[in-house]
Amino acid sequence: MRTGRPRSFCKEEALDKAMTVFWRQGYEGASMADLTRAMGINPPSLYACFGSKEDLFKAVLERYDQRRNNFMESVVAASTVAQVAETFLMGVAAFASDTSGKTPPGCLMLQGGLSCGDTTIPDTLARHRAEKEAILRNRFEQAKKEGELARDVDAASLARYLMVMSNGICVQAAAGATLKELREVAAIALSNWPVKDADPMVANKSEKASAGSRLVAVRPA
Amino acid sequence: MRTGRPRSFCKEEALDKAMTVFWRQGYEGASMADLTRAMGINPPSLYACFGSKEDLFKAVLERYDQRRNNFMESVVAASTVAQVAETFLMGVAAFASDTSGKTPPGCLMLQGGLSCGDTTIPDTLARHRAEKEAILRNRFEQAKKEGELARDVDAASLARYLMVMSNGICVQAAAGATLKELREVAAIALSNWPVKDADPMVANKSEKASAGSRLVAVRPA
DNA sequence: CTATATTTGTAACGATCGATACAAATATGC
DNA sequence: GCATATTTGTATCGATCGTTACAAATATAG
Repeated sequence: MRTGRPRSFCKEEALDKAMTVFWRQGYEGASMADLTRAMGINPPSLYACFGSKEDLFKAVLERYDQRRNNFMESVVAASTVAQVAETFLMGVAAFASDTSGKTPPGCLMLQGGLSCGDTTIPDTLARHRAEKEAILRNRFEQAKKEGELARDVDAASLARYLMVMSNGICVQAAAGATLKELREVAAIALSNWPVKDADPMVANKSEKASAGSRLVAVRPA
Repeated sequence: MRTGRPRSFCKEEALDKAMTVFWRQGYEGASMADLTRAMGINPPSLYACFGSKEDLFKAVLERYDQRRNNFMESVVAASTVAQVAETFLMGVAAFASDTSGKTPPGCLMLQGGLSCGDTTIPDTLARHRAEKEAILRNRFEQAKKEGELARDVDAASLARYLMVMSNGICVQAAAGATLKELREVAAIALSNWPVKDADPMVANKSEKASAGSRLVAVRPA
């Protein structure tokens, strides 16, 4: 067994405590004093366990990213692109506006640090966000291969559109928007979402105007 | 005339220099050393002229907000709601991805500080963003009164949808998205534009609308 | 038991933070 | 000219920043 005095705190719980601090105050706004107080440990314990403030943030981000990737997996598992979009946006709306108190509203990948004195944190976060966008893009490209989406559909733009909505929703959530408000916004984005595999959607779908808002996709042929 | 040694720098130019620093590095990421260096003045001159770091940021934000409000005026001056949406989103895309070098990409109202150790800056920025949303909402409510929009259309949701898109676009721009990419996203959002009842403008905005027909009064009759 | 290994809490490190004291410099008012 | 008013540059303030030295505390290995 491992020798020496045993650690008196749970590493995962400490990371979760640190996560809420970074989430609420951003990377630069979260001081080591804030973090150690929230984590219930002293500075030497923190440094011995996590290395540095930036390393701690990276560890927190990794933990956060894992959960977000779990979510993305469930999103792309949907059987149609419309369901992918709905699962994604409605999930983000629910997640970002969660007021259970366990996590702050919004998204760590934005509130962690959109801009900093040093750009490494914003860049890192942007890379993580781009990763999520790539997951959506791959899903849409696959849908094109399978014929669900027309060949002239731009999978990259579609994925970027969803990420723009997601980031925008998270910004609103961080500013106090309610779940109801965010779901309304998501519903607008999802209304008339292109689903017909034979239709070039982005180009000319405005006048088709299917009656009412069509939130659930039609299954592909 | 005013007595005493005259100021050796231009207040407006100094504010613009400070703006780019806050914009790029955020409120907390911008140190007074960064600011004074960029502004080309010494700390006592800065404090004598602007009061404090927070006061300086407020002054910068006021200057920024003025320009954004000018933009919003041109947006709501469009003669149809669809044109309002297009002018807004395309304008934001162009503005946020501007790489002329005069300003950083993105939007100061986001990069200034989405999260901070102290919440006053995020709250202030959120209030300013909400103000832009209110301008859009008022424009849409007026369109309902004038009959352009059906009575069951939710003006608030529509305005929120555009702000979500705007904020999302700015996040993407801050991460390096190009104008082309952002215009594609904006185009998707505009193609999803949910005009419920007879509206001729969404389907064919290439037609430039009815040229110079309707005088637009921002104020309700 | 002793020796070794690791964590703990206390206390403080140098660097940087936002903000100022002070006197020289430069204008106006008389 | 002199008195007054304001800005300037230098030099620095106390507070806080992220980080660490150090020794007491607590585990295992023998």
